[in-house]
Amino acid sequence: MRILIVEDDAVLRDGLKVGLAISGFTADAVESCEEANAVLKNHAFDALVLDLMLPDGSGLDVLKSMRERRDDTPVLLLTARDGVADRIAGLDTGADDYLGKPFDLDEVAARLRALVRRAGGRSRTVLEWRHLRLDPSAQLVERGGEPVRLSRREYSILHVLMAHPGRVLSKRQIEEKLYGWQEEVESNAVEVHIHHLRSKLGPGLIETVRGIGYRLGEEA
Amino acid sequence: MRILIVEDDAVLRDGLKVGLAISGFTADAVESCEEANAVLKNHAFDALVLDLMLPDGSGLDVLKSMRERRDDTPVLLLTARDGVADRIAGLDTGADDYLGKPFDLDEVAARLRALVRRAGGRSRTVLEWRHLRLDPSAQLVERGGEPVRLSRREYSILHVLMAHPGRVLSKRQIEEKLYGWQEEVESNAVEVHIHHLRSKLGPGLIETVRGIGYRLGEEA
DNA sequence: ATCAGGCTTAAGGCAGACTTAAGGATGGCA
DNA sequence: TGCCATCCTTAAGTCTGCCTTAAGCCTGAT
Repeated sequence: MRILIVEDDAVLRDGLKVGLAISGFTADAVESCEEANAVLKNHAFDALVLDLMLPDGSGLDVLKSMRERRDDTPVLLLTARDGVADRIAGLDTGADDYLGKPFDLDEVAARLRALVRRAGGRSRTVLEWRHLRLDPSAQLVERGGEPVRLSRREYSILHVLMAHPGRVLSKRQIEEKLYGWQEEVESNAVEVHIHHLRSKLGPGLIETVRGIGYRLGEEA
Repeated sequence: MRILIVEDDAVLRDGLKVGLAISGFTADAVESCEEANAVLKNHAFDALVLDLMLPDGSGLDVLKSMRERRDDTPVLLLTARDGVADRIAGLDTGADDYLGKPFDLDEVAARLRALVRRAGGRSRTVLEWRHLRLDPSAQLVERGGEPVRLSRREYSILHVLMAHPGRVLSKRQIEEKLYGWQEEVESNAVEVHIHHLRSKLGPGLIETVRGIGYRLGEEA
């Protein structure tokens, strides 16, 4: 899950980035409206954490221009402690949620999970497919009731696949969900993780579509 | 816009009902889990405002049983002022949003608008013809409900044909869809792929128009 | 009957995927 | 701080399935 943080305060920004990473997200960060606009035009994120007060303008303007170009990426606004007016304005501009400062990192993560889930048209957090269960809030995977130990990368890949069961995802798409800008990968890492996933989950689950990518297959 | 309010406190309940009515919603109200469950099974609402603390149980249980029966109606939770744990649990159970008490009526309305807007609209572009189904997002082809394994080229050819059922496409046109500029082909590759397609999909589907090209035939 | 276009089949090459292993990074723990 | 376990990336080698090519056969049209 790829998140963009727009926040000028360095302490908050880094805190968010690390906190979200612990919760299993991949977070990139920028610190101004201008940067945010530039980046958003070229990259897709699963969600946005957007501060309202930025050095070169209001986060609302970023939000507004996103919505004007039909970018429906879910947005979580960060507002002042009691800015009710801001919040209402934000929601009506097209924000999906807000959080007053100071905030709890776990709560940010939970709200992001809810946003992403809702954007995907799902109402349940727990993903299920065949005899697999994946619980994002606990970062837990079960296979037929038995817990399976997955590393972070393995978990992330399975998460992406289970979010779109049946759909083919290219290695490129998977990489984009796993890696931020500073950590682009130049190898067959995804293939290797897929290999490990298969050996842990059993065969017949993750199908290869040659030349295209991977998907969770329809049947045994 | 039809809203169901689940709230045991009479003052709050009536306040919400009136407030939402002013904002243009039509609100119904019940005051217990039991009533809520009964009503929800028989009526569809555009959204739900759900208190967590109810006389006969937790709103979370109402929420959970809704989601279990695949009721995806958007839910706005009402929680205690600082019940962070409740909120996280709520979101992860499948709530779409929450609001801490005390709340601002305008804000409730704004959040409901946002929820309902989010819940609407999503579509897919699946091609269908006779008993064939081709789903571009899944790169998946079904024949009478049974998935068919096609290679990349085969899939591409079928895709082009199904995009224009009944229309005759020349080998030249098909090649143009399959190959980039650098990789022109000097052989009967298309014929070979058509052959494989016919053997996988069964006869009578892809017609040859001698000297012209191929098409999906009109009838059996 | 002839011929051009289409069909069928098989083989070879190759790109993409799999497997395995090693080395480095990271984080926990003493 | 230093050690250990775990995980991640890289890279090299192997494997596999797809695609193209080509050759010969079939079929419909003239």
